[in-house]
Amino acid sequence: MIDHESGIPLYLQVADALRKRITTGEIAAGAELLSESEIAAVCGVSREVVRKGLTVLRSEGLIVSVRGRRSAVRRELPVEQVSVVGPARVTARMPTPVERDRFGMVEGVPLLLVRAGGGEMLYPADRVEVCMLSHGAETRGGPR
Amino acid sequence: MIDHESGIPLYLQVADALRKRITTGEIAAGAELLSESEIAAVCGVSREVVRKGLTVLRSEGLIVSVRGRRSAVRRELPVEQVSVVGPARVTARMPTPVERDRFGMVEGVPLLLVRAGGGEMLYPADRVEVCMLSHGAETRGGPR
DNA sequence: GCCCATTTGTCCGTATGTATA
DNA sequence: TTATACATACGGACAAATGGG
Repeated sequence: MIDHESGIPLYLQVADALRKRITTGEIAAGAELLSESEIAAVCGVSREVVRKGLTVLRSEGLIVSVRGRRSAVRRELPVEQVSVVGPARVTARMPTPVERDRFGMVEGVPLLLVRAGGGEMLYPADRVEVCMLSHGAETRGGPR
Repeated sequence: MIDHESGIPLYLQVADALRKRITTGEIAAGAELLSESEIAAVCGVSREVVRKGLTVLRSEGLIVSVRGRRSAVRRELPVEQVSVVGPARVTARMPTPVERDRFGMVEGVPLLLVRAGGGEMLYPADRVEVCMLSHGAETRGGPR
């Protein structure tokens, strides 16, 4: 499972192993992981190494951690459709701590920035999908 | 500067202090920070606390770190305009390590997902802006 | 090309605090 | 209240990459 001789950082090996089990669905959304100490014992590494691996997964938005509880696979939230009509530009960046707090976002979730009509709107990317419609557009011909 | 009695985690205080100096432009894009040891000495905390604070800023996409060099404020990249014609849905998430590698993305930069015309395209959010044009739209710039 | 000081990265250990159940 | 579990903080040690001389 964990190869101490491979030269690959142990915390990355821990993160990689867990990520695979999460993305394949072996560990379902909402399910709890083993405790940090248990993972450390199973993998034969220190708890700090496990914590560093979990930090990686948190920043990827794969798990959420709450003090006193085992870390759990992040649940998918219902996606709200936000429509914009006419010329608009959309990009994304990570939120500031203030923005994370304001929108109640967990770690590892980007912020969507929609600029249209002279204003700018911000949306948490795990709950919002931006639907861009050109004015009087028909449904035909996308890019590529 | 750093208050050991405030109850606010020291590494967050370090991150907050540096974030403010970065976002206000006091430390310009591309400029190097002090070394971790120097920051630790200045702030009166351990190097591990400083490293944890820098990890926060990295995951926010504010700084980039390279082994052997001091961490530096992330430079803004020229933004490529990707235009879409017809209805499109745009969202964002953090990239997997494989995707980060494929696109040459640094830490703390989200991935833009554009679904249009039955397909899905991926773009690094620090280099690409998705544009929806109203009339006579043309598609400039291609996928990578 | 090579050494050397600097600097960040990895890993371990210990201790303590604090939230959860 | 108690046990579990995650969070914070410090310390030391060594590895690996950078950049200058």
